[in-house]
Amino acid sequence: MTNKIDISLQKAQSECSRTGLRLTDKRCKVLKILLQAAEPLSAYDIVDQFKQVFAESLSAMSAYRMLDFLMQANLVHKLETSNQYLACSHISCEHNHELPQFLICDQCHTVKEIGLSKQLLKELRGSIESTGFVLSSQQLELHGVCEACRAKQSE
Amino acid sequence: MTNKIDISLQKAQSECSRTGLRLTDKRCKVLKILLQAAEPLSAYDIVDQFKQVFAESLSAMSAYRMLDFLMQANLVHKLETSNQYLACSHISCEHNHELPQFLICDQCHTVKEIGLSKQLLKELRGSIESTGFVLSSQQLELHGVCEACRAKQSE
DNA sequence: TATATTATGTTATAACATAACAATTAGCAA
DNA sequence: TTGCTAATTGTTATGTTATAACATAATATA
Repeated sequence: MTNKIDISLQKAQSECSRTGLRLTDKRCKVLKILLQAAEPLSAYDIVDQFKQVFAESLSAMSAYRMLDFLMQANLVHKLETSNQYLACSHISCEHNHELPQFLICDQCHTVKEIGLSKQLLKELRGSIESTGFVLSSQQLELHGVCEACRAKQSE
Repeated sequence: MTNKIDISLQKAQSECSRTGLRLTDKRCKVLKILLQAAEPLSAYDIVDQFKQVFAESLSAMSAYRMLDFLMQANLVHKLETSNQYLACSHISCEHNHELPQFLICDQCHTVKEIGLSKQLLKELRGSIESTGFVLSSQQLELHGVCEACRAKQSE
């Protein structure tokens, strides 16, 4: 039984070899930890889990380097507003990897990676670029409360 | 000659007394440093400038507490993507203080505090809330290159 | 196989932020 | 005014996030 994580890992591996990137054993393990995580993890969280899960050491320095690699390969995103990392939720699908928008629940800390409509993003971009400013990234991080947590509250 | 900074400080002072907040001497000095700064400053930048400008000590701990106060009073914003602080650009005007959107130039590090159109924000909010997620903040931080830096590049 | 490049290990330290408790100051009621 | 309370600031220690600098190991390829 091949689950979603394994499929993502395979896809990541094949995509990397296609583009000449080296998804080494340790990099792959870091990705696996992020794929298995229910929430975004800090770099030091990853170090801890790495040791636990694989009984193998990983220095913080190495973790940061591996995260940098995985981000360049578009396999991992960084949440700049919380200094945490998460696997791209579109590794296993055929989607084009556009810049992500994240909805971050400030109560349960889960994150939903969404794709806002092209139209809306275009308007946003247009509105901003009318000021003379050229966007380099359209990654958005929006904080709030997710549906599940709201449901819990109103019980 | 009363300049914009003094006007802002007076306005901040009167707004605080009106709402029962205490804009103490040190808090006021921290605000002044941010008003005078051309760029957003880190907490430790503020500590350094405080010592230089006022020949008075300020611990990092105190700086963080004063920044917290100033943020609660809506006089200062924090850029979560760069861990820096800046004075609200609407202190001296009569505007309602709505949640800000920032355009951050990754080259010269200047920041422009803009107000996107109500309509666009409404669409954005609507599009997000259709997923069941309720936004708690609509502060946006958008990275790119400002007009001045682009002009310099194309010379 | 030699060698150049890339990846990882290791140590130290910079940069950002908060906890915990003490001392001081301001606000206010008796 | 005095004494009480709450808010502010001081102080020290420590936690958290991130990078610099240089050494060693693994890999690619000429």
